[in-house]
Amino acid sequence: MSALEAEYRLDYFEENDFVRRECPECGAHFWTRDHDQELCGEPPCVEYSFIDNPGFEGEYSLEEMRENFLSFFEENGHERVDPYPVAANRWRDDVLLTQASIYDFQPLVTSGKTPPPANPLTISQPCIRMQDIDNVGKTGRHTMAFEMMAHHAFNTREDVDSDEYAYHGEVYWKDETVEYCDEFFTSLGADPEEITYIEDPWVGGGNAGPAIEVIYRGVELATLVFMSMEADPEGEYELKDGNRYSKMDTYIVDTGYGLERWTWVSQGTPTVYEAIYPEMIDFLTTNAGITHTDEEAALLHSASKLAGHMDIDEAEDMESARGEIAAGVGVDVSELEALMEPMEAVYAIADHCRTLAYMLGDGIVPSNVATGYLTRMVLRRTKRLCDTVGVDAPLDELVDMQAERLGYENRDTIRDIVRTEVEKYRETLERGGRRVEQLAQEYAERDEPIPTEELLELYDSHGIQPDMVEKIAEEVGASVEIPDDFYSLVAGRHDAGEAMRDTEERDERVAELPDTEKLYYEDQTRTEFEAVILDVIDRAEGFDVVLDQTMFYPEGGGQPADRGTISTDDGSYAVSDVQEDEGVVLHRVEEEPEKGALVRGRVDPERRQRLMAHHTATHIVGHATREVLGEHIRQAGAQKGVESARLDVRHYDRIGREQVKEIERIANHLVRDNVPVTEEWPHRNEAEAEHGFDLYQGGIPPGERIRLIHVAEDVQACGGTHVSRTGDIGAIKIVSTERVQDGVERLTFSAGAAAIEATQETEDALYEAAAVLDVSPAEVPGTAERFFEEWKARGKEIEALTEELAELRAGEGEVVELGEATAVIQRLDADSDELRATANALVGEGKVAVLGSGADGAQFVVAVPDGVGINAGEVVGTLADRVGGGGGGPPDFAQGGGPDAGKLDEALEDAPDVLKRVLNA
RNA sequence: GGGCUCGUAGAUCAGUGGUAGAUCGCUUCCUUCGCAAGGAAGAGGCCCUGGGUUCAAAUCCCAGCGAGUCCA
Repeated sequence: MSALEAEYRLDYFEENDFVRRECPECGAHFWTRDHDQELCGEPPCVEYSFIDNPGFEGEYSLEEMRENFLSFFEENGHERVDPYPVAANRWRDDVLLTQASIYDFQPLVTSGKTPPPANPLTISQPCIRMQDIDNVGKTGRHTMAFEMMAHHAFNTREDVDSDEYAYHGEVYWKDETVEYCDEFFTSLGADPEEITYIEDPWVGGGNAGPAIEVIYRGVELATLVFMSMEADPEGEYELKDGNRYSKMDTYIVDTGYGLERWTWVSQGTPTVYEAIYPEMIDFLTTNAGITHTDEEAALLHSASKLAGHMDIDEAEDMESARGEIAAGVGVDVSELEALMEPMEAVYAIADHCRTLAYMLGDGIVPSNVATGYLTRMVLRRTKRLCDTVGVDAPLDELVDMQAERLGYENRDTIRDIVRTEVEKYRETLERGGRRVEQLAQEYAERDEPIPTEELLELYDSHGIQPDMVEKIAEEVGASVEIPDDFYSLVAGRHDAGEAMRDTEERDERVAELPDTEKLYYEDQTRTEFEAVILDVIDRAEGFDVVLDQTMFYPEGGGQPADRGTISTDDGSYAVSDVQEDEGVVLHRVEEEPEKGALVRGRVDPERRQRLMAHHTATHIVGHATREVLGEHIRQAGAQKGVESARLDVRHYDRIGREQVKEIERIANHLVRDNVPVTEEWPHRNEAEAEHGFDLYQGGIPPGERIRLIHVAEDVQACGGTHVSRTGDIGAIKIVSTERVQDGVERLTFSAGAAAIEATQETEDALYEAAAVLDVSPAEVPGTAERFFEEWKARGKEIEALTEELAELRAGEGEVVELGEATAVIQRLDADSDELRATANALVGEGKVAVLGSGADGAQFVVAVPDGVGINAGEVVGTLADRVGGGGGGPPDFAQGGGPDAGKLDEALEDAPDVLKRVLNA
């Protein structure tokens, strides 16, 4: 029994003659106008009834249905809001991708800290659900990319203070929401008797509330969620997840109408894909040369229809249901599979291309982390699908077809990224293919199967799917066994070492203090101020001073804290660090000043100036980088300093030297233009409407008003301190670029005086090199190259001379006759190369060589010609032992030595005896 | 953010602490009217960089740089 039963007793249901029923199959409670209805109306209790039997008066395309929905709610008092990016990690750090329209407003709006862009509002939000990736194309109804059409209303209880939350009062609640739903259905010509409202309380992410599933002709077309509770151990409601919840001050209408499903129902096609991607499917089937006879087409149609009637929720269900379907349409399973599989691939390609268009269009750059990695996975999967089904159109063209349809303006960049990625993938496959081939050959020769361990490494370290290994291995004749739990074995390699997250508890004493007034926003060039000490907190190291107002900038937004002094009548205190704790600024000093004292604060002006210059320069470099590399450039992190600053940007390639120069040119041009740097505090909704999401390069601040910094055309939400005109920066010098991750480039640069210092450092290195070579700086590259070439030539010459010398020396040593063999024992103080060469020369003459050198410790080389029964390694071992070392090597050529050069001669004198002893031993 | 793998000739890669290797490509010659092919000879290596261990490091250890890949 639902704990929320009373929540569903709506006046609207009462007034419109609805009845509440319990489904005898699944036990769900539902509301309907049809007094004879018994079942809940949803699979598995009932089957789809809209296939080949469209549910509305007209057929709609995706675009038409979207417009229909948005304008319906617009006419009903809702403001239309532009969709948010699919990369939800741009405004929240708990998820990567946008999976529902409500994601757009979490957590700042739903918690009441920030007002919604409009209230009530309607939106059609593109979403991506990676969880469904295996089902796409197969089940007939799953897509990875979809649009969630929605209307939202944000309410607060009347009895809370009107200024406690960013919105106040009730806009509308349950009755109106259901009424809108009913009306939207009837506006499309649907029969209200066929609509079922199922009670299905919703729980998720610490929030909960009553919710209603809206079913029409067997398919769920909308979910109406009434978010109104939060997790609370003391709460009065216990919900289906076993936790207790209590009512919140805010309550939010969160609806979701699946655009694809509505479009599908309006057309009544066997699968959702045919309804939403008709042109793309035509293009792909033609391109891949897939043709069907009328008979085959009819077969496919009825097979898909049959599948549609079943409750197929997973690709696996599909596979097991195939037999049943084949029997249903009266053909062989294999015949059916041969027909369906290429079409499933085509459906998936269409869907994946749309997913990619969303991801890349919203500025995600493929990489090996986060959303970038997901994008890369989808892209590679799509490419594989294209290859297996025989689509030979370039992938960038396919993605572009979707990007065009979705109205993206950065289509050239999207294509460029796709091309780069496809090329990278091709290289990976080529590299991997060679590797597998080699490995497979090795195991084929030994007649062993390729072990699982190798498969794991191939996948984990080299990105080669096991089935690809199988294919290649087959060609070479090696066997492979892929364990069923392969992917969990992979997971096992990634030891889940949960990192400890230290949660800092807020100091209660600080919490009671009023927010510090921030003077640094009033005049960023002033460095002196007066204030009163409100409190002094004893810390493990020093004291934190809280003032009523301050000029000191606390560390934040990648800008380090100011330093300086605060002075009272009793003395002066050096401020070594400044931090902010929810509005209260803490000044770290070593000695304890008196609470309540009047102080004069003085910020280190030189440091502040340099930090401001670097901060403004960071905006300028970001702007210049975007101009040079493209609109997709987005900040991935930044850190400002006194000597230099760094800016990490997302980009799909390395930044070349020419591009660095161009960025530097544009940045410095902006500096020379000496444009004013201005700030404003607009309402966030106006700011977003005017500048879009790119405002938030360094994260999203809460609150109704946000601070914007303008530098020429560049606008960013930013809390840092800035110079007043770009000319104050003086100059910007990019010192280095590095690839900090795949898809993230780090630009390190210096501004102002630091720029000159950085340039001087580089020049010093050049001048020093020039002085060493005794040439002018301009001649350094040429000279260095010449020296390097000459050095290499000389090395070769030495090698040749060493060999010549060795031949000449070869006769100089003491000759010892050992029966049929002759040995030469010789001391020559030279390096090991020379010893080796001499030994080789002696062996060339058919003699055993025993050579010793005292040039660097004691070294031996012993070489034995073919057919002489002496183990060189053994000889060296014995000799080296005498000089306190060791040695060894193959029987015909051994080396060794030791530190005690004084015993070298002694050892060599014993050599004849050693030789005789080991001869034929 | 974490794990794993790899850096050796122009390219692709072998290499087990003990003399730096193969295949393709390149140069020259032979064969040919010429080309392809074939035959012969040859050139081409700071073995990524810097430390450490060792008598001895391409090889083992550490750090850095560069590249690839899997996971969250």
